[in-house]
Amino acid sequence: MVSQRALDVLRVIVEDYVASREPVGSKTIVERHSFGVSAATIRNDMAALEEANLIHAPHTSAGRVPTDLGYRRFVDSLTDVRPLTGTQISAIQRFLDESLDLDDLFGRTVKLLSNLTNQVAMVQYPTLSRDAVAHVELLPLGTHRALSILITTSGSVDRAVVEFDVDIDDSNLGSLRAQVNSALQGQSLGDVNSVLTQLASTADAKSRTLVESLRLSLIDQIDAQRHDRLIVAGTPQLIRSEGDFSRSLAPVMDAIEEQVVLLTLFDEMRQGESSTVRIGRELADDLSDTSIVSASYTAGGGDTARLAVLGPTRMNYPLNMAAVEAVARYVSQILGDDS
Amino acid sequence: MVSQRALDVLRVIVEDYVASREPVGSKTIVERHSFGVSAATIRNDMAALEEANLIHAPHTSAGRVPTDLGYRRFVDSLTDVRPLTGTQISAIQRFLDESLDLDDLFGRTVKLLSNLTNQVAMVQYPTLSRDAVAHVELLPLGTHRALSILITTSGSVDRAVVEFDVDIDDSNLGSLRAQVNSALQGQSLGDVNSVLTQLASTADAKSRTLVESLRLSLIDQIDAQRHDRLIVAGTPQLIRSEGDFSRSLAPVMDAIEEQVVLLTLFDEMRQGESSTVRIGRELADDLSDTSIVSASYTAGGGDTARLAVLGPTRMNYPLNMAAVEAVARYVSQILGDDS
DNA sequence: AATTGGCACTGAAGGTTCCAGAGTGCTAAT
DNA sequence: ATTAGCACTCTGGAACCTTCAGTGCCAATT
Repeated sequence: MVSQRALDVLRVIVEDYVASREPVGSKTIVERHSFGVSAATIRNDMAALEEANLIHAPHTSAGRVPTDLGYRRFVDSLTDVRPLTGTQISAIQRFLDESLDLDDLFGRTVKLLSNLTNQVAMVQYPTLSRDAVAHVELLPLGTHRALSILITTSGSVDRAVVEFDVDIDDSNLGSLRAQVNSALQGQSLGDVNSVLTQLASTADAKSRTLVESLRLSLIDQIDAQRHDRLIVAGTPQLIRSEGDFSRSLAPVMDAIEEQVVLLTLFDEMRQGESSTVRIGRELADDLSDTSIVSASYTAGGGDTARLAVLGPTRMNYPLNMAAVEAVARYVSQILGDDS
Repeated sequence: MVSQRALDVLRVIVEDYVASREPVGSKTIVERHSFGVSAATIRNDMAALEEANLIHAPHTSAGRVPTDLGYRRFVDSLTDVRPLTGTQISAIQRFLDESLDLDDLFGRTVKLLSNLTNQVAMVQYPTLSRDAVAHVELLPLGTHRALSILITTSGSVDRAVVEFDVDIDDSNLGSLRAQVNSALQGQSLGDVNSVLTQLASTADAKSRTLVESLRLSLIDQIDAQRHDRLIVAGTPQLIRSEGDFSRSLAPVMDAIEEQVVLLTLFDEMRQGESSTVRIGRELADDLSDTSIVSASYTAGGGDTARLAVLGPTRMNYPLNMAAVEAVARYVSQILGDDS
């Protein structure tokens, strides 16, 4: 049975361990915190916590260290997120308000978040599902291929190569571009397929195969245009907290460079509540000493994506959660302004 | 005095040390290489090399390790760069040929280079002075701002936010888009400024201020789209060779993340010959254990930029030089094709 | 003059032992 | 339920030793 006091003990273990990187013993606890009970009592509580797999002793005669589960319990028990100080908030605002465009905003956001937390920071590009087609550009690539560039009303841009069955020249391509644009402009991404099918059926034989090829390529592109980019800053911070990783940092850096694991993770989280913490093994087996604190932001028009910080499980969760949430809120606000 | 044989000794010291990470002693040298002289003679040569500051003993009774200067001498004495194998070459070609556009090509290039060398790889974006405008898209953002998207014939895409002094609506924007596109299509990026100035002067008063705002934004955009970006891959490799860095990896990762130091370095090198190696302190004081092997490539139209690998001074220079040069040559070739 | 064998010397790396200290678990008393 | 007391365990560091690779130098050799 884990008493209320035992949970308080867990809390100070997490806090002290995060602050000092030293396993925390019963004696230090009674010295530094006024529990009004003796060390032996604390020891009993610690035995219960260990029983419940919330803490763990590196060796027989050392203090205790929180387990992943212990951190989880700690995080879940944080009801009121201590907000950032006023000066911090206004610094955030001043810094982000100067952004020139989306890329710049996100670039600033990750830098900011990384500085605030001393961790690796990431921003996921938003999906813009309500988006409509603004323009389709076609550029020739040799005799039977073209580069198609799809621009949406939210300003996202995506490219793909289209393979045509037949040879094409500039005038083919020009007329295809004109036809397709007049048909698609203003149509929502979801309707692209039907509109182009329609267009193909009414066009003459020659155009038809071109439109068909383009249609297939575009719907692939729209499908693929998920939250598929991540902007990252602060990787050097990882080195600075290297001591907190029992194994090598390499798998962590691999995950950051590959992005795909992290992106699918974000997708999983998207269903959940706005702010989420993933701890150690909850992430993946080879990210055992790693935690991610993330929050979602809205990019005008109800589309959401996530921003996050990543660091060792031994991180300052309250601070990181507060920072991530404050930044997410403010980014949403900026993006809402001009949507 | 450093005899010819002493230089041969330097060569095998570098090679063996790179291969084994162990300081190299006189005995191992005579065992593994047929110098036809005794260990004592090698020791005399090593004394001369140490005198000339080309090698250095970590402690009194250990083998020798090359100094920065030693690596430099070694690299300078490599006359014939051993080319990559035929299968490697054709793998490079196959892999790069599949690229969709510039970004994709560079993305593939860094990955490839990083895999080939097991080091961090970087590609610097080229200036594309001969690039021409394919399309300018304008999307409304509120009442007095728009997102402009510039697509060039090389397939690069760049966004910026334009601030207008006056309120705009969809029809304003539509006519602006039409005017600007018909004026700019096919014009080289260098000419955008003059063409738009021209356009502004002939347009009616209302359009004029819009065109002017857009012009300022576009030239900023084109300016910014110079060699100011670095695409990086393989940072995890750094961890894997952590043992080769005497101090922390943090300054190295900082340099990679900041980019600016590396970019100015590339600019310095640009004047020099095509292939360049910078070793340890030659780079910067806080990159003492780091070397960079780089080569320049041409991006159609005579514009050049650099690609490089970065790793510990204890790296396989011949391999890295060969890889960097082969990739640079092939990237140039691809970019030449469609210029 | 260059090369070589011989040899004493050096310093690092690794192993052993020992000690101190922190922290625990258990038990019996409150 | 809490506590004091105590025996026990394990780590980390210090001190010490041995081994060994490798050196520098010297006198002998070619």
